Amino acid sequence: MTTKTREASVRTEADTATRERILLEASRLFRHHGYAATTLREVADAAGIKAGSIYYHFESKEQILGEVLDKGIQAVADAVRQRVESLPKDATARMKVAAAIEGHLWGLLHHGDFTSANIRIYGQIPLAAKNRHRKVRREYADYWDALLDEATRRGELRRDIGATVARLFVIGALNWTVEWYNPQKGSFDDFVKQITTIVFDGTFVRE
Amino acid sequence: MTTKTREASVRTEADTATRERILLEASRLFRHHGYAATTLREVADAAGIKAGSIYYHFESKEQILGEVLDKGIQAVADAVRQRVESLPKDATARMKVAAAIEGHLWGLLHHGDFTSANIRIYGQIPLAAKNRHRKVRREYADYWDALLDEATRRGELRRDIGATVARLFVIGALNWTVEWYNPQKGSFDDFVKQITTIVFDGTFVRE
DNA sequence: TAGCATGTCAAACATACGTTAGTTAGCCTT
DNA sequence: AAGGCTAACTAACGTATGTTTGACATGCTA
Repeated sequence: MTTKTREASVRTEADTATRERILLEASRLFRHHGYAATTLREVADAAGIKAGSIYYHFESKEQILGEVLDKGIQAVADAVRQRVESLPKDATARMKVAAAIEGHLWGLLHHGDFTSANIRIYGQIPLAAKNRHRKVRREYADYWDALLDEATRRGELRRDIGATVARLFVIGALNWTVEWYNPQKGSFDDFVKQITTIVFDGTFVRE
Repeated sequence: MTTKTREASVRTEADTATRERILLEASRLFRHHGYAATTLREVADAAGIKAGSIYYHFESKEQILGEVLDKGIQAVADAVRQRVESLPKDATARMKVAAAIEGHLWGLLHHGDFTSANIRIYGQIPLAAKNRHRKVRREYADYWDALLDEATRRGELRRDIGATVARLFVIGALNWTVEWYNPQKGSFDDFVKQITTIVFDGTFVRE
């Protein structure tokens, strides 16, 4: 099992530029056509090179998939952590969750191809790729769990719904916004405000 | 453009049985591996026949896809309409939406392979298949729009969130439950109750 | 200026795919 | 008993895919 491409030690500008280009176009194609339906010739075409040249930058199609998946999670996780950590220490759980929602949506929608590809194709990729990626997902889920557990302990979360159901439902709902959010219809800030309201207080007027 | 399989006029028991079997296994494989990654040889294997025999029942792989997609929507739409229509005429909008949520979740989770396949792969299928399927989707979306419009007119829906955002967010959230709902952890009725509470009143205690 | 690493290319390989064609075993009707 | 329909089979076809190989420019280094 030897590395067939050159060592990852030195990386020139042209190298990384093309590499990033491949990842970008691959994520876009994975998102819209799925992993299996996307051919390396299509990726190469979109990146302005020939199919064989991809193998100078990556070992296999699956390695590209792996990096695309990781980037998708990372973009979101970074944005969330950054916003939550910049909050004052005595912030309420509600404030923390609000910051997390804003960060999640921001990361999600500003790296649409990577995040949407991740969400859409994760359930369909080869098992090997899934196993490799599972850990990154688990860590992000744990972060939210901790956030919601704190809310529960402080009595801010409703007690008639389970914390797990709440987390899965809310994150699922947030994730899916990348499939329909249209930045041309209203500002991002306004969008976040509406979503946050729904998550916290629901869609109906209190009876 | 002639029909290559036999006319759809007479259909024996063995015929329809195998046909249904093919659709069932195809939906399961589409759900878990995607449309492009699923081969007709896999579908045939799972259905207990040989690949070539599929062409006695279907004209092409894409026709199978079309029927799988339609079944996914139909299962949900039927359940929703049935529950909403069996409500008394003076039902509040909240009662109607609650019935719709229950129906949506029921149809979704009781035909998991068809509905999940639909949700997961719709964004990735060939354009021709997408165009053919679009109408069925639109009709179901219109049904929800009407329901939520009524809620808005009656003043039951919060006025600080848009009706379109509410519909897209809620339906997206409901749809995604099929990816994580575990019937072994609590009853379906209990699950529906929690989800409905979140949708109506949110996840946090009112300040 | 000679030599070497870099990034890309064209061409080929083996494999796997959707689909087609021709055949056949069992059953119902006559 | 014969004929025809049904539902499956086997075998093949053409095409497309991921990947490999060896050659070729370009620019940096000695």
